Amino acid sequence: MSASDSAGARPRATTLRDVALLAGVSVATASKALNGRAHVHPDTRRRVIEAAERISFTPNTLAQAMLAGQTGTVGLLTNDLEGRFSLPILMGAEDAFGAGKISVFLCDARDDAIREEYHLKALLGRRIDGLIVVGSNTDPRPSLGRDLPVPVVYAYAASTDEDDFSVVPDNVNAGTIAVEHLVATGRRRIAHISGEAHFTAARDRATGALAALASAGLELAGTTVRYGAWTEAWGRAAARALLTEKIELDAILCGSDQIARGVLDTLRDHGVDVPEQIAVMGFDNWEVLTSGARPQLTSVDMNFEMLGRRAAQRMFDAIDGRSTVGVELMPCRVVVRGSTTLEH
Amino acid sequence: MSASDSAGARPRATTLRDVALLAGVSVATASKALNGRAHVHPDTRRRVIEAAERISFTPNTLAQAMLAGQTGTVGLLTNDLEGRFSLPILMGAEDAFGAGKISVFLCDARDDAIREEYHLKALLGRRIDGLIVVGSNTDPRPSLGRDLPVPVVYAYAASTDEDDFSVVPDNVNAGTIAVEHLVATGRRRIAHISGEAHFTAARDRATGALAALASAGLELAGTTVRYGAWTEAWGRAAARALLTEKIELDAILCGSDQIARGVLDTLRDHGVDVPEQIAVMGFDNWEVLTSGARPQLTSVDMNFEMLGRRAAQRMFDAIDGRSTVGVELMPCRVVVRGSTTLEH
DNA sequence: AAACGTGCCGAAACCGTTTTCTCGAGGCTA
DNA sequence: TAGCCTCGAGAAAACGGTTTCGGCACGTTT
Repeated sequence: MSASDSAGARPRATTLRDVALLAGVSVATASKALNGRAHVHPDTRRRVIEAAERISFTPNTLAQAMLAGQTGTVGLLTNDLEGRFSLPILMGAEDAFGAGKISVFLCDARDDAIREEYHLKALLGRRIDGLIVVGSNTDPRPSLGRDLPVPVVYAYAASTDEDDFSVVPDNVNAGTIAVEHLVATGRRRIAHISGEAHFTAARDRATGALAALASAGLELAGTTVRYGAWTEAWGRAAARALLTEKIELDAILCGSDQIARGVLDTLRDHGVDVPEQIAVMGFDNWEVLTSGARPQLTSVDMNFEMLGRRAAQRMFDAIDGRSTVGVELMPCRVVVRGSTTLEH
Repeated sequence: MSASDSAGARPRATTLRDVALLAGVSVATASKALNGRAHVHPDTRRRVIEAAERISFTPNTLAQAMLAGQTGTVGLLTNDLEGRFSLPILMGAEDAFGAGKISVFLCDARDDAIREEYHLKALLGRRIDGLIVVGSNTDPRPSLGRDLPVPVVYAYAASTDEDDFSVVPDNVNAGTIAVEHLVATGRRRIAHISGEAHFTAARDRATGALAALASAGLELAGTTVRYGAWTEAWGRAAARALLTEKIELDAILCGSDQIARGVLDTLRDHGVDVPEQIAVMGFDNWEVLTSGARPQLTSVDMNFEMLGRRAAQRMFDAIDGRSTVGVELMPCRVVVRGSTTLEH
């Protein structure tokens, strides 16, 4: 790196006045010419457009926003430190808004209420048109309040206030379709190892799984759901326990991909074939975990991008005055890989 | 979810005029009172402040920005789809800017030049004060151009234009400190399994590793660097090859944590003790991979947050007219865990 | 030739804030 | 009492656009 200043004269951003001057017209005419308004002579319009291109004029969105009362920006207030949820949601939102028509302010509150308050203030000062709040996990989180000047959509984690609007993954459904997939591949003795019991996501997935088992006339193998931690280590330990208890099994449904990786390791250590003897399945479809597994891991995808698109749509509706209250559940989908079927 | 509209009367954002009216003063006085300017009677100031709080007045940052010519916003143009790099960099930048004083527009160009151009236009229209560009990998990327109206800092991936300013992880140094750590724990026969050879990161890390070996008077075990893919599967295959070739080893340095996970799996399958017989080490310090490994994986952390802070500092300097050109290399650090030493 | 319509352009107001300038009231001194 | 200073407050301009409105120069009709 060679240090030096003297970069000096950075070109100032050009204004409509510059364009008008160059084209020899008034700013009013320049504005109309560039925006395709009527009552401008074709020759004049051409001159203005050429002038604008020559000095690479970019209209000041701030000035436009002040007139319109709309800024074309939305806030994305996240508490997800790793971007596991917020980045896909951002992408979904960008897609829904229609590329470039809307820009997104991303703020990371790091699960700290003070920081959240601070960022909220900054966002409101910048007159965002709407706000998407992403939680750090699926447990309901406190509302930002009812009388904010912009519509708020809570994504991934619902608001505790029923009069807010939230869109979250349907974890009950996720548990159900997971079991349905296992049953469809011929499994009958299914155990469930999950994460920390105080997480709503863990309990909801278990609820859905148990319901699906009941519908199929089956019972949970290993008697109860084995709650523990969201870690590979817990997956290994819990799988060891299942094996030493000599519980008859042909499938293990795991509360997360990490747990599933641990389970796979233990099964391999004990010489159990996957998926021939026991099928293994996770939740989250975290690519770095699923694709490296032996065999590759079947998992339930939480559809974060779809969640983001939906949140964005709902925000648009709310901006247009069509708001909704309550919690909307988004369906999940099973991504089948080699850990549950030989065909992959 | 209960659908309904009628949310109706969302409170309009309040303006300084509202405050002034309520306090019975002019907007000029209200402004001075709230901003701590002189020539305002203490009683008047108090009245204004109370009025502002009562209607929870938040100044319109856009209007302030138009006057000041500075928006207090920066753009973060990323091509990193998973947020592995951009999120920590965002956090580092937020820290460096001093909480809340600056807001960040995050745009994801998804490695698409068209989309990048589009977002750039949108950001410039919003009159950002500066721009940080994050690449999708450490290979140099094309410049956005020299005559932009704002300072640009390239982070993670350098610009190909030497007159731009870039701040990137020092991968050569990363390779060096990795080998130094292995040597310090008594290893002498070190092999290196890495990712795709056409990645600068892979070659740089190898360069640093070989240099450190030479300094220690050692040679690479297994003759050459084994390039392949950034996957666990490649790690497993390459490790199998090393074992079947019966190469004498006491450490394997892996080009990424994913490769290292694969290597660990193969060693375990073959009954090789880690770290007693062979130490294993990765790069990236990706927590989800390192903490679940058996044993937990020693890895080189790329210091993304520090990279972000540095990029932000440099942008500040450039905004203030003190700009720099060239590529600045940021040091990395070894995070020691159980895969290289028994003490962890 | 007067009345009228039409096409094109510019002046001015507006958005919300900050800053500069002006002005009046009151207290003080000579 | 005249002159001066200070303090407090408001009017106005500015930022960069968009939109409304008025006006000018034509050409057409009676």
